[in-house]
Amino acid sequence: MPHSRLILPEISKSKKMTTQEYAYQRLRHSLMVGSIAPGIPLTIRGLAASLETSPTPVREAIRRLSSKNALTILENRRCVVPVMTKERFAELIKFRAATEVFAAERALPFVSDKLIDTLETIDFSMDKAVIAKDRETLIIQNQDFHTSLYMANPDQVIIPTIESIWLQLGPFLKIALQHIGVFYVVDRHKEIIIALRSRNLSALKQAISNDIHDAVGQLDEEALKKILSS
Amino acid sequence: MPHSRLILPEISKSKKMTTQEYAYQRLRHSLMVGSIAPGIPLTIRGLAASLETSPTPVREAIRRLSSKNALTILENRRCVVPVMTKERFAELIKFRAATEVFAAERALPFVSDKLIDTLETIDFSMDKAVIAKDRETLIIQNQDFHTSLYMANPDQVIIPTIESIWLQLGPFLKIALQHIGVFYVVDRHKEIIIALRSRNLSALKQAISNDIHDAVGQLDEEALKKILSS
DNA sequence: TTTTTAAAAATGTGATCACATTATGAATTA
DNA sequence: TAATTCATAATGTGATCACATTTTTAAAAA
Repeated sequence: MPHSRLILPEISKSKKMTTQEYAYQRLRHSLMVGSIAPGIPLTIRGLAASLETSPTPVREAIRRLSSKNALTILENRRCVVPVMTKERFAELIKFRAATEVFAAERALPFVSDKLIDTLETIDFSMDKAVIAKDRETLIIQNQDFHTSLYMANPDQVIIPTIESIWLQLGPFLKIALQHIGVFYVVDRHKEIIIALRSRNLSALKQAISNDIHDAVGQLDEEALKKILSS
Repeated sequence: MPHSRLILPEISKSKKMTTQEYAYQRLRHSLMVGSIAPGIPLTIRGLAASLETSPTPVREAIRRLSSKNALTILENRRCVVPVMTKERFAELIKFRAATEVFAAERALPFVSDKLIDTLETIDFSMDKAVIAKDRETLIIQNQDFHTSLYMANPDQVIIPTIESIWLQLGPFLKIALQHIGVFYVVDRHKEIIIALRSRNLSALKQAISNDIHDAVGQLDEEALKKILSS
């Protein structure tokens, strides 16, 4: 199994950030934007070399990510990004929709006009990323948009679950975006914002569900095949 | 902050189990059955002493459990079982019900008569634990019951989420069970089994939702206070 | 040539240590 | 007496190493 040093997208590192936290965040980001191929064994020392650190922080980061189902520790103790099946993909999308619709419902009573303005700002930024065909930024901003909405509820307990789902879908989002183009994202967010302005729960739920299912509905057989063979 | 060595319930350890896995499973079990008080700082070296191991496996176990929201790493880097608020408790229960109802729905098409027999066997064992007032066994068997049902779906993606919710509620289940007695558990499981035998989805969802909400509905103000102050 | 075996290399795990950070206790100051 | 400062102790973090386990490679056997 020959493999060269893995290239992981860089993230910013603050003064106070421990090495462990940096390793975790950088790996997390890499998974979110699909930079690590599923099924290829990752080694602790290899990742440590990529991150220019000793193995200890990498080990702890791997444990954190495995508990979020973003990485899988195989029976032979090797660490991989989990491979995907068609059925599992379908279950994840269904679960994602149910979870995010639930999160939005729990958040709606706490949504302020100011927050809606913020969401609109994020959405405008996303329009720019679309034009610039900056897929990585778009993925992260999309998450900002949704997270900002759901976290309106101060006792929101669902964010870790949603994050876990995103992490599991991340390796496959890249391919999905390549096939669809990226215009669907903008339309649904604007519908979400309209529903929020009028505090219309049922329209909100519909828009979010459509936002999520649009991504899948437009995938042809070829794209799904590519996702499953990646 | 004086503290003595924490007593953690024992679990069995197989030959192949790594020390890290043992530490993780034992801590996980301790959290599930409410053996660790919320808010009290846990130290790596303290837990390592309790588990009779070096700190490394404990550190990795803590990382895993923090990603499952069972433990919280505070700003000062101390590790605690998260304290509970009334609102957060309510959100967790709502989320738990939504999640488990969804899981049951995703599993129902895969449920066999043989599985229902298995669930019935687990339920009989739970009857025995009720009579023996063995709360710890009851908690674990209750989980077996639900997990067995949901995992009928071979592509079930929800189990880690449900596990995370159980881990978050675990420290407070002990108190809840002390206040309610334990008889409600048996009744709803029998309703679940009846719904399964007739493959009645709406009855199944109702029984599961009731199973979960019964636990809370019967808690008086005194019990909730105790949960929040524990 | 293919299969099996053994050795070497790679990789994960647990232990230990030094250092960085945080908490605690004692002494000093207001 | 309460607040502040400083020293000490406790605790988390990262590095390193030896050992256990798994994989790969080379040699031997069929």
